[in-house]
Amino acid sequence: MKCNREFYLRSGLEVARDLIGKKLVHNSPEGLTSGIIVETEAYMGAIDAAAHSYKGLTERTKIQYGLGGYVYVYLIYGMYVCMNVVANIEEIPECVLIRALQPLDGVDLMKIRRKKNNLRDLCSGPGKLTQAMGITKNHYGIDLCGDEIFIEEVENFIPNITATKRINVDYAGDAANYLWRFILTDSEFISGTKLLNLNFEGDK
DNA sequence: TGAATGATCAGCT
DNA sequence: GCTGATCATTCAA
Repeated sequence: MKCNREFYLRSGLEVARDLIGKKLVHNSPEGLTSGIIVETEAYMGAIDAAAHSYKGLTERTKIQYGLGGYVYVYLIYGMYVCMNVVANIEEIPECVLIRALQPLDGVDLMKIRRKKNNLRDLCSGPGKLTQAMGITKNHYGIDLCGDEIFIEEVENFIPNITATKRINVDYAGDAANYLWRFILTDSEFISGTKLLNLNFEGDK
């Protein structure tokens, strides 16, 4: 079941939490890729010093001021693309950053796009997953209720969710301490793969 | 730990 | 319109 418009027309925090355990799908010309969302962060507009929309509407953030259920993508550090899901109703600029996926369909295509072979190196970070999924700035404003990029429920899967502090938002003062990052509890596919690999090797 | 790398935005003229 | 600082990251070393 594809998530409908109503799913997105709620608080960014609710959407961020409920996206964990859902399946993100990109039906691209090169092939279909998908993955289970295992890490998200909520960005809450006017009350959130870490949010791009904190300072108001700009050319870049204007999609956040429309209806929920659209894609907000932006270039970060001049070289990587991050994908967000716009949440809530018009005039409330909240969104959810997708930070990591557990690869599902199209793994071979992901390996080619990423030039990596380890399953954990494909989607374990916001810049990595957009590369693996073939998502670019050109997808800015795409409707998630359409057929190219969408999110759907996974049958019979009730995820265990943990809330933590967001990553790399130290500039945001108090907002840096809010528990607005959500992960699939104990998932091996969240960002910060290096640490996980060390633990994995150590366990052997 | 630091380099890569370019759009975005505030603060000017 | 121009300029400089900034940045929701990744990778190699």
